[in-house]
Amino acid sequence: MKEAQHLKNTLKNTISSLVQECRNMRELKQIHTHILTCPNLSNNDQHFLITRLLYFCAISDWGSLTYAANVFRLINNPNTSVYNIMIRAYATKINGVDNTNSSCRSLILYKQMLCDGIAPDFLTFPFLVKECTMRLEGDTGRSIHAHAIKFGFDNDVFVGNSLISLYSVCGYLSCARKMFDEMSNGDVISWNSMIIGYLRRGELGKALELFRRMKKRNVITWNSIIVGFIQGGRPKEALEFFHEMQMVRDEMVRPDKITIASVLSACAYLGAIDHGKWVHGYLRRSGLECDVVIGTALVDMYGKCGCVEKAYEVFKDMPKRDTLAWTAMISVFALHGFCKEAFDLFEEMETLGAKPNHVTFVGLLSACAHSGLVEKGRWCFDMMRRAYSIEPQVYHYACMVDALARAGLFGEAEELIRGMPMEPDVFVWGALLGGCQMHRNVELGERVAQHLIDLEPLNYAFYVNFCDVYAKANRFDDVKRIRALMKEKGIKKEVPGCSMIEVDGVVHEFSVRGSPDVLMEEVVCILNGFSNMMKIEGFMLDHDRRIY
DNA sequence: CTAGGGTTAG
Repeated sequence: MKEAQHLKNTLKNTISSLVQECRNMRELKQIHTHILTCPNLSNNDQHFLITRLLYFCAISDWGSLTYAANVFRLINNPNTSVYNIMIRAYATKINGVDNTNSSCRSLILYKQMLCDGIAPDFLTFPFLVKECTMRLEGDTGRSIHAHAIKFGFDNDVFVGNSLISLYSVCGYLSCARKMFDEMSNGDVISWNSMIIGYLRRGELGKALELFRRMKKRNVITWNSIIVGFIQGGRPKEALEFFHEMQMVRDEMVRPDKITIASVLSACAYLGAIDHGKWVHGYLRRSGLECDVVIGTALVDMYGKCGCVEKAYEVFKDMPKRDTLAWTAMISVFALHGFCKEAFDLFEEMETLGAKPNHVTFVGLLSACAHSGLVEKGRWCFDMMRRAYSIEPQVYHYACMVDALARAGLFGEAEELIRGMPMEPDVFVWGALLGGCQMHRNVELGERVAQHLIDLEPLNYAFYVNFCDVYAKANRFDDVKRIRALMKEKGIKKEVPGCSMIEVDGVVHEFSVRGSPDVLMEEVVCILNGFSNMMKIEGFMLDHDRRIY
């Protein structure tokens, strides 16, 4: 008798391991059949094995949510765990049975669960909350929160953390903060989620305040702060945090691939080539794998820092290149006016079978615009649709208008804008206005500038452009009129424009108002020297001595 | 079971 029980247990355990080691659906279906037809399994064992099979089928990458749904349907009395598996599967797999937005399957299942009289447990709520988070359903999330309170799981740290994340993703920051403050058992994840919530909304100060108050930070805390500052337009501080991060002696805060990729993008924004090179060296020393993401970030960093050759060197050494990598290199060529190189690379990309995307064509079109190759631009604009079925987006039109307007082809540019299937944005009009200024087309420039101001009445730059149009036509009464209008509307520059450059590893900021650590007289002197050299070389200079 | 990443036009 005991012997038989032992054998049955062995059978159950063997099948269980088979399910666990299964790596494809064909095998899993065979095992499923076996479980259903095996005469030596008790009902309990069968139920256990089906649950296990359901788990792998629903959760793992090789599984099938469709099949899992069928398995689930045939389970007689699903218990909490069975429901949890399905709710989790629906909440984590966006492209499940139905990738239409027809319904929130996991929420429907939850309702069904309650109707069946099955109580949810501490695992049910994080899944449900995640579903709401992904769908940006803040209000549904609130009802789930209410249910969590009703069933007594609102004090669970996992439930609390998912709720903080839900509220901060959906923009309910005060709800997130309330949850955060009320949690007695908050952990590093609670703090990170709250910080990320503030960063997402651009409240860097509040994020920083929490960051400073944290006792224990991990690599995600640091990465979030670094990325938050980059995206908040403060890449210099991002680099400072990276520096501070390296002072921390803790296994939990060793920079990882995400840190490296983010810091490289900060260097790219700043033109901080020395920092960038140092990070490149750090990457090699660290033993971190230089994957396609980091490779792309390196290409972009070197490119934006002006080292086209170095960017190309990194690019050529990449063992694998995806669309993004090709696009980054093409854009680097475009940025520096290497139109031929950009198109040669595009050809190579095609031959090697990588698929260009809409951004690739932004690169190619801007290469044409920057090089004054209108005809090539027209051809490219046409090709992207015909040969690649990529419908031109508003930013493709902006590139094309840029190319046409620089060439002074205003009629064609306006015609293109009129024919746009979408509403032209400020970049499209801005490109047209740029051309008007270049070619002193006051009549059109006036109209376009007025239109831009109508679109964004508070944008300081458009008023300045408007003044420029008149100034170049010596219509100073009109300049005065616009200036008065600005004063009347209270249009002021929010933050003085500034640019940054790294010299010998130090990032200097400077603006027209000057800079504490840059000698402006020297800068102006050198710039004038360049202007003169370019004049001699035959570059065009306009009346304001601006070079274009 | 809960938290984080790279490319583009102006």
